[in-house]
Amino acid sequence: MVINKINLLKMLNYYQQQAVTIKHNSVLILAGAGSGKTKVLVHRAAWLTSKYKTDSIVMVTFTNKAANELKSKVNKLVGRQYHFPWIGTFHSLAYKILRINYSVADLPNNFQIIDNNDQIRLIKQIISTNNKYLNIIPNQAMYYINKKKDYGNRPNVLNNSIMEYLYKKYQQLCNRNGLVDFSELLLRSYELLNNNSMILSQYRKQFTNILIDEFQDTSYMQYLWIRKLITSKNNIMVVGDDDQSIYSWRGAQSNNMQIFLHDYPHTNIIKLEENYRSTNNILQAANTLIQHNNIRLKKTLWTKNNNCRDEPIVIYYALDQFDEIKFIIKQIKLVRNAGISLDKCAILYRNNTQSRILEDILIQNNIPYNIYGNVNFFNRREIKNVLAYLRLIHNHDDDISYIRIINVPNRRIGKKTINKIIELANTKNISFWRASNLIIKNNILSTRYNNIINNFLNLIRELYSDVFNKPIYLQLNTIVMNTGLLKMYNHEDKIKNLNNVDNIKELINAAYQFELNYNENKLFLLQSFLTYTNFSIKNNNTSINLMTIHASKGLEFLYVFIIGMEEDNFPSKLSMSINKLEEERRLAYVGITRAINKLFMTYANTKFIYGKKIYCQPSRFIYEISNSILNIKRIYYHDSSN
DNA sequence: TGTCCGAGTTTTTTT
DNA sequence: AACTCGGACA
Repeated sequence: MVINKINLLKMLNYYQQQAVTIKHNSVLILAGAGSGKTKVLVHRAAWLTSKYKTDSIVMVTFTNKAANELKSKVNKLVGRQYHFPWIGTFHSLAYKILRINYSVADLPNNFQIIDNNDQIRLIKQIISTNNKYLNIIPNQAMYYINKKKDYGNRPNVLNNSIMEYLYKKYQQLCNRNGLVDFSELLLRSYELLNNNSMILSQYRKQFTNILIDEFQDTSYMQYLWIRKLITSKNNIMVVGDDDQSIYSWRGAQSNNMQIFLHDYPHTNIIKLEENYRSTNNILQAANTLIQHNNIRLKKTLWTKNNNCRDEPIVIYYALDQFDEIKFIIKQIKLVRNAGISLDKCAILYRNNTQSRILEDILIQNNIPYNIYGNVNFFNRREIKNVLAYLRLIHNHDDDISYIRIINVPNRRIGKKTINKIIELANTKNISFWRASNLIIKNNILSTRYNNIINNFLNLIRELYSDVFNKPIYLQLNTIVMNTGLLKMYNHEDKIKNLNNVDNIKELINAAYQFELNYNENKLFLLQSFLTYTNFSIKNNNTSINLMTIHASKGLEFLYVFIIGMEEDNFPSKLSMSINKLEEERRLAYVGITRAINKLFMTYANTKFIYGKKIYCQPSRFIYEISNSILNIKRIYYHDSSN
């Protein structure tokens, strides 16, 4: 493979070059925000490509967005002809390993990933069919199950607690239906490697180079997973920054960095502290803020970029949420008039609910936006319904999909009938699909309901034989036509002025695009598409970016607006213990260090929570920053005409 | 037996 | 504001 090694190193500083070219087989890189960490990873991958095959390079990042960005940047360096199948998130790589070894992992070949919502649905079902679970809150049960899995624990047969029993039941159900939740992906692929020495040694041999990004945010199970793959013969490089550890709430343990050094004492450490991203003002703000934290490996970001004409950091004290957003719109228009593309700007917030008003006012002002997160395109009800049909026709035993669409569109099948199906499925330990077939066969229901259910089963079977070998977009097309979904949503759109149908059209379009760009094993096409809908986010590149600060990690923007700088919102009122408060502060640090040129922070004096107007105090983080010698411009609400 | 309406509730962050 | 759940009604 022909890579020009000299050119590759030209744009890097001494430490970055070290990191890219190092031959030592165990390396820890302590990389501050904006210190060119992504650049190092990208160049390292390109560097390795001159010596190793691309399918021997494993690169793990935290989000799919980051993984895609990494892939496309590496491809820019080494050329489009290379594919890096093992660049991805822990979950997507674990999925891939399970996909390939599904039968050894004891999974059906059409196993499907379920998200948290599906998990809750499943748990609710279990709870509702047995009154010994009466007092269990579904959310807590999910939390319990995921935590167990995250620490590698299968249901304990000796433990008779009600939660443990529910866990057992839940796992049985998942196994029966070929469903795998996020935690299960990691645990099961770990067990696969742990229990099968042949498979393990094959991957150990194949993966000559393992690189882990955002190492401070790895969990117990993820670290176990990594350690399984490390041998004395392959190269491991981990990259992290303890000041950016913001996922402890989902099991991340930033002390994995210390544990790693303990487990691999011969590790070489490289520090990257020079910041290439932000102006001096922005860095100072970040540094002064993070100094209020006690638990940290102290490190200070610095830059040669010492321009005295740096833009000041702007703090705007708004009257209310509307005023807050209007101010931002005004700034965005100024930026746009200066000829800067909106995709170089981002509006960041602490939690997803804050995006609602933002969206309304952006639409009013004709400003296009991309939104990331919970309100995910693939999470919309109409999209999930269409996809549930797609899943069900390819995996009849998928109970989640079955229950989701059995009465969509309305077939006059209600709770009573559904409960009969569930009960039979539970007593016989078979899927809902099989149970319904049994019900038809034995004429258990009245003729009327027998017919209704039978028609539904036939519909699914016919759909399968109509579409099974067609392109996905055509499958979707047939589904929405033949099930009556399209008709139903057309009607609903007219009455309630919604755009379900538009979204469905976009889904079909997305499927078309996906298939066009798909360049891996055709056998996995459908599964990959369904996985993509579970993992992925839509995106469009001339729009301003809206996302939570969590989602912004690893990204950078010329202009950054952080909204909702109020006590109880940021820091969240649920984070008032010392440890949690420090994590909130690190989150603020992450938000601030996303900015390249200019940073805005806004505070609203009043806002609506649960439909009630409340008064807010400015976030303590504002004061913690402004106590220094920073160049800050404070603007108080003064203009009521606009 | 299914549907609809109104009362009651509200975990922040993600794969 | 937006969701879920339970009970009255058709």
